[in-house]
Amino acid sequence: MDYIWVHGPCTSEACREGLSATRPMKDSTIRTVLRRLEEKGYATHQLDGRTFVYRAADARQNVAVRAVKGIIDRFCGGSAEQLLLGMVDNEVLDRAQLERLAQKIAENEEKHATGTGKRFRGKESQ
Amino acid sequence: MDYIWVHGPCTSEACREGLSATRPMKDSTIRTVLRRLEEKGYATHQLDGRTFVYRAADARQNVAVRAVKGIIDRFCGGSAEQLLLGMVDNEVLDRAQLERLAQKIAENEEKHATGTGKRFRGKESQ
DNA sequence: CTGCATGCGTTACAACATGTAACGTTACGA
DNA sequence: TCGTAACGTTACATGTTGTAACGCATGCAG
Repeated sequence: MDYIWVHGPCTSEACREGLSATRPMKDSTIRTVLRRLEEKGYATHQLDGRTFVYRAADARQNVAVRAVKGIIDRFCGGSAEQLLLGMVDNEVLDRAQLERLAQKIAENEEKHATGTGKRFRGKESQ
Repeated sequence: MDYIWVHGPCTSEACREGLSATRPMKDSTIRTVLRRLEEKGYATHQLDGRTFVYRAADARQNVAVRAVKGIIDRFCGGSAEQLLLGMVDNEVLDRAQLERLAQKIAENEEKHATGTGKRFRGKESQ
C-alpha cells in the first residue's frame, strides 16, 4: 500500500511491476487501490500525457504523526507526555533516545532561530 | 466504547445506564459490544453471582502505546525517534515537554534502580 | 481507415468490521 | 409457578478492504 512512499511518484503500471514479485495483481486492482488512496487524501495524481502519475500527498512521517495525534487524543486525554511516559515504561523508548532527541531539537532550534519553528523541516516525501 | 476505562469495572446494565444520556442503547446492543471487545482482548469479564462484570484487559495507556508502536513500525521504519522528531516538527510535542519528560524519567530510574526498569509502573487501569 | 494496445472509468463481489437490535433460554425469587 | 433479570444466538445494514472483470477512449502500426 505504501509503495509510493518508498518508490516515489509512479504510475499504476510501475506500481504493479514493482509489487509483482511479492503481490501479483491485476492492473485494475492497483488502480482501484490508488484511486481509493486518493479519495482518502493520502495521494494525489496528475496527468503526464494520458497516464496518471500518483504521488504521496504528504510525507510518511507526517501521516504517522497525525495518526499518533489521534491516539493521544483518544487514549491519553490529549496529553502527549502521558503517552511518552507509557512508551518509556513499555520500553518503546528509552531515556537515552529522549536525551539524544532533546539534543537534536535544541540544535534545530538554534539553526532556525529566525523562523517560527513551526514548519516541517525534514526531507519531504520522495 | 471506552466507557470502562473511565468508569472502571462494570456490568452491561451499568454501562447502558451510564451511556443512556448520550447514547441510548438496548441492553443487547451493549452486551454485544462488550462481548466483541472481549473477543478482541480489550476486556475480560468475570462472574459475580450470575452477572458479568467486565473490566479493561489492559491500562488505557498501554493500549495507546501498542497502537503507537504499530505506527512506528509501519511508518517510521521502527524508529521511535523519527516519530518524535516529526511530532516536534508538527507541534504535537515541544522541547519543554521533552525535557520535563527526560527529567521525570531520570527520577523514576533512580527510584527504581533496583528493578529491571522494564515493568509498567504507572497506575493500572481503573 | 482500421484494429490493437494502453490506460482510465465503472461496477461488482467477497470478507470482515461495526453499530444496533430482536428473540430465545435459563434460573432466581416472590 | 411465573415474571423478570441476565446471558446466548442470530440478524441485518453500512462501511472498509482486497481483488478483479468489463467497457470506453485514443493513439499508433498497417
